[in-house]
Amino acid sequence: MSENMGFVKGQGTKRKIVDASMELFAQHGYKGTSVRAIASSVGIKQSALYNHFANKEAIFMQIATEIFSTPFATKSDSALVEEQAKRGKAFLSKFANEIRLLAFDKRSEKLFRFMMIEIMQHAQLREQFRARFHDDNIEYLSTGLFAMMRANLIRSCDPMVMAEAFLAPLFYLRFNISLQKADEKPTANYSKQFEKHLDFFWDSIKRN
Amino acid sequence: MSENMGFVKGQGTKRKIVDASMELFAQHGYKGTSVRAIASSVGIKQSALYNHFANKEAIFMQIATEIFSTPFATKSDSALVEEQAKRGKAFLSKFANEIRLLAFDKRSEKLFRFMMIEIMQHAQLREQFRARFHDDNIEYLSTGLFAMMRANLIRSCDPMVMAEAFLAPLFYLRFNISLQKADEKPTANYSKQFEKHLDFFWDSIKRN
DNA sequence: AGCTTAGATTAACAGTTGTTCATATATACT
DNA sequence: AGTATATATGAACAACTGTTAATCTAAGCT
Repeated sequence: MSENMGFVKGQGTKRKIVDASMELFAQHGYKGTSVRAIASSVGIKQSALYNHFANKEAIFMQIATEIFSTPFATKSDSALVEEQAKRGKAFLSKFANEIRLLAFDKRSEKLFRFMMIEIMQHAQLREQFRARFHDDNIEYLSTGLFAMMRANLIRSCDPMVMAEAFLAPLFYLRFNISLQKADEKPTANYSKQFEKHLDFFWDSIKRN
Repeated sequence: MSENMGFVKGQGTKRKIVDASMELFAQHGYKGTSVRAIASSVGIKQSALYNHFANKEAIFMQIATEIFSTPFATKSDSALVEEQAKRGKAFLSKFANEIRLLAFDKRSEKLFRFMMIEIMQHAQLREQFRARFHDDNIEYLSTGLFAMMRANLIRSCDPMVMAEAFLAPLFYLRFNISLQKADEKPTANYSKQFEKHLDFFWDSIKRN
């Protein structure tokens, strides 16, 4: 009588449905993907889907919650953030690197595409984006940057503005990488741009 | 026998179709908008649409080309750009202001939403985004920034990296404004953020 | 062995989709 | 007045949509 979380029975069909849907939604969007297409991608008939999900939208919801379950920034208490921020550039480097890794991770890339396609049409996706991506990251970064100011590592300035100036190019880079991948164009060069951004940004704020 | 551009006959039904489609596409996406919905929004029956457009996709194409027909950055010969760039911060201010105005322009906002929804699914939209938005703006900005470096107004650095660091937050701001508007949330505060970004960026690069 | 149950199938449903066609109307040109 | 042209309509189409119901299958438990 153990909690099965819905993912232990049979051959993990539920997991397969989510994966297949993610792939298809990221390629053709929610409206552009039929339940028949999902079913045939899994290798079952459409009606069998309804043993695992109440309806098509329930699959959407499942994926929508997964998008932000992998935190973009590792949430940690502000005391720890301030400690790490003392290392200056390395703190920012670690952050940029995490986003870079996500940009080149296959699963994360699919989720990002899915989000980009659907975010304008689903209020709860927008809410999650604001809370989990924007707000959390801006808070994390501005806390760190503020600590650096107090330690006199960087010049004094509104930490929120600074945080956005650091975050936005990372987001823009990730967006462009997704565009490139959608056309199966090479993305190798983008990896360097993360470093270039970091170097430029650090030169922009460091005390000299 | 004058060129009518397809927009003079009758009561301008073709124009109405494009406007209605733009509105609906920006709200529900291409797949989520039926030709019946477009027709009823215009005030005609579905079959009448086919007197003006070969099919639904032709409407899409019409709108897709309109997105980038309003140039984000005023294209001008590089000699003129260099002249204007001598004014330093004012050059960047003018650019940021143009994007700010577009972000708060109703029609432009619809086009932006439409683009965001569909860009991942349409190669020609991605191509136009890269060419008309990214490349053109980066070239414009980096040309100006390079001129500023030679005039010793700003510190020396890779102009492309600098240009991206200036452009990305503007794009990110515009994206967030669109998200806010989709939820009918206030966007007044965002106007100041354009200025804050400009001030921070100028402090980051100016010679002191 | 018998019972329960998760998960698959086949078939069908009612509604919507983009598109076509034959037809009507009204305007503009000769 | 008569003809051509542009634009509207109503009806129909085949294909596809999400969802449901009845039925079968195979594994797990007692």
